[in-house]
Amino acid sequence: MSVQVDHEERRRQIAEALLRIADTQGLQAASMRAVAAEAGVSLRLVQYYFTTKEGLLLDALARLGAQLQARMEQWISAAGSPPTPRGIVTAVLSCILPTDPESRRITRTYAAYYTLVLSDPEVLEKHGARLPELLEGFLTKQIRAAQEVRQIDSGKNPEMTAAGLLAMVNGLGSSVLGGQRTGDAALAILTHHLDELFRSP
Amino acid sequence: MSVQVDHEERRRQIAEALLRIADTQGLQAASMRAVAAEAGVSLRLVQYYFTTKEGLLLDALARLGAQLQARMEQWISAAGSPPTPRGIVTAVLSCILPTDPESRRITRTYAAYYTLVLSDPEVLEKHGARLPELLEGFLTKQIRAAQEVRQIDSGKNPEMTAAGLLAMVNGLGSSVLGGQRTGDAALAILTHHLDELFRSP
DNA sequence: CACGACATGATACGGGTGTACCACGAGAGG
DNA sequence: CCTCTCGTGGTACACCCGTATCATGTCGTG
Repeated sequence: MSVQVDHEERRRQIAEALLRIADTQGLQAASMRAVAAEAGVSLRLVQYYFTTKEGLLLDALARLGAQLQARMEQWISAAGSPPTPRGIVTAVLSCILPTDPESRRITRTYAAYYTLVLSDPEVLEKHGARLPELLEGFLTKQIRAAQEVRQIDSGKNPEMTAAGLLAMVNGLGSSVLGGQRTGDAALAILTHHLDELFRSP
Repeated sequence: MSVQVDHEERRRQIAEALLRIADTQGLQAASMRAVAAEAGVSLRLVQYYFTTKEGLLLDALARLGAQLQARMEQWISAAGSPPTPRGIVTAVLSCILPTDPESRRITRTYAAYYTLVLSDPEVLEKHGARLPELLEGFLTKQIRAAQEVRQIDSGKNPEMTAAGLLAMVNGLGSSVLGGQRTGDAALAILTHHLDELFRSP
């Protein structure tokens, strides 16, 4: 070993600088130089730890996904024990909604990446973890479980209900980010729909 | 009058070139030069008709909004006469979903603008017409009307139902654009939820 | 003590960006 | 007939981008 500064720590520092810029100014403002300045290192270092910009972008995206996943697990465990299907579904969905600073940050940063994916879909393939699919499957299972204990009308299609709910939360998040309504208003709308859903027929 | 070429026609030609690029390659690829090339005119002309890039962006956005509005009116009138609330709601919502080439184009281009708004919210103020608010109000009225003729459970809150529906369509559109599911699958999900909504209790 | 791998700094390069400037044809108004 | 304004072309400017190159410092290991 030589000087051996902690590589992982440096990479984290730089990637989080990228995420901070993506959050506050959008991804198009996240140039290598800007990231270097934000992280308080030289341009050369950014190049050194992430040879190419695409590498940096992908690494930061993976970290963002991990942050969101951690947040969701935290919210689920905070939903009380023993966990009820309704509690879990509510926790997962409302934790995605940009209501507090952290979820605002995560949502906004994800939105910044979304455009990137639209203009360059191959980014998506290089980024292994397909979080939305997993989430949708997870929600589907919870809804099915709720149906079995008669908390949700069993006439509803679980897959479609889960997909619709997730899409709705997504859309609500977009409207909050776009300044069309507040996070609390979005949460109220979500809650209203969950109330309708979890209603013994 | 002098040579007097048709200004409006030229502006339209250029703005639509911008929209075409925003659709196929994203807004960040829509440089003045690229727009000029796409429109088949010189860079100088783009500058001449739209002094600044922001002007071009805003003008094109207004045209895009008009296109969407025209499409919606067309779909509504195609929903049959006399129009039923359910027909109108279905028409409005499904016409936004990216199922055919035109709606794919419109949705994708709107998505391209969305990021722009996120990173620079003042664009939104300069762009007068706030289409989503209008749409939401319109949907709310339709839902209320459906409640009065007992086609929708009157226990539901019309504003929140409309907002949720719109957000869901928005989110479904995003997932289609992101390649997560097909337009038809999204339409099926929407239809399933409309079936649940329009069900005499 | 010396060598070599690792870590970092400074700077250069080619290209793309929005905007500004200058020149020139053509038709209208005096 | 002259002149002036409108429409248009070409090109230059200053800046920012991602990446590459060269140089240097710093330490563990032989």
